[in-house]
Amino acid sequence: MDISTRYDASSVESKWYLAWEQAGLFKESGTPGKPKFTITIPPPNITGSLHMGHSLCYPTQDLIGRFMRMKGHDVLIVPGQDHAGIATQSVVSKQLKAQGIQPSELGREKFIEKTWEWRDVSGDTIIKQFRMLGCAFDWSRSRFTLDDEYVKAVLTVFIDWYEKGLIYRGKRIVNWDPVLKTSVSDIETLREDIKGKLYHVRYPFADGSGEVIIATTRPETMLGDVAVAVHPSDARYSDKIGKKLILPLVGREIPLVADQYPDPEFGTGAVKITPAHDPNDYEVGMRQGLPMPVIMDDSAKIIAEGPYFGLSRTEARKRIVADLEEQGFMVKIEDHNIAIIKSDRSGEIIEPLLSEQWFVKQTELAGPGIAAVKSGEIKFTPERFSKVFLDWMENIRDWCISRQLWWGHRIPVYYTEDGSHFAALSWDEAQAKAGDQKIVRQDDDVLDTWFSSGLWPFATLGWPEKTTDLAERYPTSVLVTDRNIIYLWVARMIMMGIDFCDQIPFTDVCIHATVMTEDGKRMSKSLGTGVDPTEVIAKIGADALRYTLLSQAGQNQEIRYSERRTEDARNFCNKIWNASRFALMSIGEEPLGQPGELNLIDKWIISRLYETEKLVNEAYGKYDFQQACAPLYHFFWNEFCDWYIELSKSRFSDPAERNTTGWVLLTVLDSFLKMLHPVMPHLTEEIYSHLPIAGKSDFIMSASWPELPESFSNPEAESQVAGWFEMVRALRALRADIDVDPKKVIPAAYYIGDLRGGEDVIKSQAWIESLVAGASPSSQNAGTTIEGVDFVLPTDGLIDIPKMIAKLQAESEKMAADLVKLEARLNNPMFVERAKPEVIEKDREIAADLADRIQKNAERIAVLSK
RNA sequence: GGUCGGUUAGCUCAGUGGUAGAGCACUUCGUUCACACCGAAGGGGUCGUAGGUUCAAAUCCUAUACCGACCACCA
Repeated sequence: MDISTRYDASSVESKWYLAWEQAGLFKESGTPGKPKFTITIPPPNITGSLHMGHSLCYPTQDLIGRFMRMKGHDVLIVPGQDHAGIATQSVVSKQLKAQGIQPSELGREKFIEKTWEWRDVSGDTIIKQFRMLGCAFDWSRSRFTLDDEYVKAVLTVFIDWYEKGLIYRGKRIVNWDPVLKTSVSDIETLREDIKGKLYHVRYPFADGSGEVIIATTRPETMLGDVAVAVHPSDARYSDKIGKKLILPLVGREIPLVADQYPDPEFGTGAVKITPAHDPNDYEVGMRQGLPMPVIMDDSAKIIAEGPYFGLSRTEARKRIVADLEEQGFMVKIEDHNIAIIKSDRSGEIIEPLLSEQWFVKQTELAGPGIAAVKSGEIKFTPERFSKVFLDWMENIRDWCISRQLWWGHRIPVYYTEDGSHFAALSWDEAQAKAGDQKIVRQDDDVLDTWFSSGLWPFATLGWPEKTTDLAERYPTSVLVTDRNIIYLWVARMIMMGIDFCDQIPFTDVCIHATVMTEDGKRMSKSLGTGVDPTEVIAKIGADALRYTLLSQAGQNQEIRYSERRTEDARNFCNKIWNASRFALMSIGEEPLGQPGELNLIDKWIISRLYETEKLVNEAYGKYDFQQACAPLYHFFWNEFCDWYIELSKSRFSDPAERNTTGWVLLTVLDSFLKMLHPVMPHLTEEIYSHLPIAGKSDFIMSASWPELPESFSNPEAESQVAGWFEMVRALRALRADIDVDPKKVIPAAYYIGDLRGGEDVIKSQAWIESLVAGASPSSQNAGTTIEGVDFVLPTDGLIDIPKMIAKLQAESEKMAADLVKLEARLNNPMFVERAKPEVIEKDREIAADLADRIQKNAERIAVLSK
């Protein structure tokens, strides 16, 4: 083993990653009889590069996989990538434009060619970066959502739903992104409140009998107005319904109609109706049978004939407002908070636009998914997310799946001359379905990216073929992801999985926390608040980064990343490294023989190991990694290093103790490394490779989880040794009180009481030459009482008496206050009557101890004051 | 407007009914003998606020304030 006192992650990590891969450990073992454990990872976008969120998400899956592998499962983690329609198309478009090439001039086929080229060159950067994190995924099975087999799965799903009537074509108001020039689904949009204006505009009656004042936040849409609506119960307008109004600036006549939609309380109670550019107005338009003129093109420029033709939305608004004011139609303009909808991808304000799109009916697909979560067949962790899921599923709306893009799965619908259409795997198949009618074109749109990623758990296992993988590994075990895509992805996988495989796609959904900056902001490249994980790995290693994030991941919804925390993780790695160096240097390279009789310290650490394993095992099992890391850290640093190793030092020079001490040290280290391995795979593998244990596994990665016998548990040893340590701590504190340097050996300490077999431990750990029973011969002493034992250190006149007295008095005051509280409770008859007997007993013991120590302190003060 | 989180030591966070915990920071001390990315000792909190339940509340209930996330068609 390297003799460096600093753990050097960089040389260790890549070495072991390659060794594991060469040994085939990332692949399923295929061992008959082993239970299968399967994860299909959330496929990152080909445009992605590693960020802190990934550094939590993918190591989480790796951790679970490594844990389950050690627990005897046949683990398979299938990686892959998502073609990410909108994201990729915009990245490639930008690059082409930078080269002076207009995508529109390039044409569809050339553009797709270019995109594939780009994907081949730089599209799998992120997958390579997952390797740096130590992720044990089976790269030979990596899938891409545009692979031939995957495409077939996507088209098969589409055709099936199309033929069942679950997919339909319809003119609806969709969220139109005027920059990307495509529709996006509701969940791909963001809502934002901004300060806007509310414009009050007069619409005169055609017959000159007055006017109606409407309020609008978007005056430019008046070019598409087809009516003004009022509530039927609104007395202000009841006698005027059906009359015609003149649309200002345009001059067109539009009716005043009655509809349930307007709220009489808001504004004037009259609403202008623009069915093609507002979802609510569209509903009114449908109910009232109104025309629905579209007044903007795909880039949100005005296409209505007239003076505003060709203007952008914002330009048109300015001009229309000015014209309305100039011509006296504007009544007033008020400040008003308005909710706008932005495109998640481009950040552009969405234009609600009436257009022809493909939709999937959702209600009947949602039912079985809701049932699966309600019955507990699918379990969310943390549990609270099942409510989030159910709320959305129970109010689900139809899903717009067509996107006006080139990069993606082209919708497999083929049209004949007369406009009838057929869904088919190919043009030829469509022609066959069409019979005598001639197929003339394929639909131009592609499918929403989430339509294809919704098939991920089963399409990656070979569906629609009836593969062995599918039979053995579906449903998969756990899905680990971010809460942001519960609707976009998790819900879709559940619905699609149940519909096409008749079974849920996974039994567990583990929603991990979001990694934020140190001050709680979103990590974002564009804001410059992101931290590049590859740089952190270069500095402190993947294991330390994994520990940094995983040790903070539990039920919380947020993790704040800070460099300071990475130092803790690095220090922990270093501590493990050095403690292991000590163990190996002390034990030597040859495997040890059978241990002799274990002493109480041995039994204590082994019992602590046993308790730690129980906690860690349980915490991993419920995806609470914080709860696993804390006991691992505490056990290793504060129990194993601070006490066991310190106590082992003298034992290694004693031939009678050497073998047993070494055996215990190795047993504990071996189990500890295995328990830590899922979090820190490389460091644990490196140290494990040096452990002189006969017949150990080739790799810690393929070793079994430590199954510790119940005989390791020893509460008596634990409490007895804990008592010794209390005495040591009290003596050390006493030494500090009289200003004796740490570790400088004091010749003698005197005691009255029962040391309970702890003499040797106390002497060596409190750095005292000899412990003498009885009173101190010296006249000047410092004393303390702990665990019922009075300890006295002779001070030979070196003591600062006033300081010592002050110290004792402060201590006594604190104890007296505690005692008062305790006695008040013990004197309360209700407490004595109703509290659990063990609680009362414990309180009595503490009270007696306090009283004793206060008494002893008083005596000491009296002596010192003389 | 609705739902769900959070509010505990200077900072970041554990802690689901029985005398408040960790890491870091801070103070004092310590250089051969695994580790200064270390060791020893110490200071520091009326657990957001107000009520309630209970012998006993950081912990359970109710209300409220602030922070955050998500959902929601008011022109």
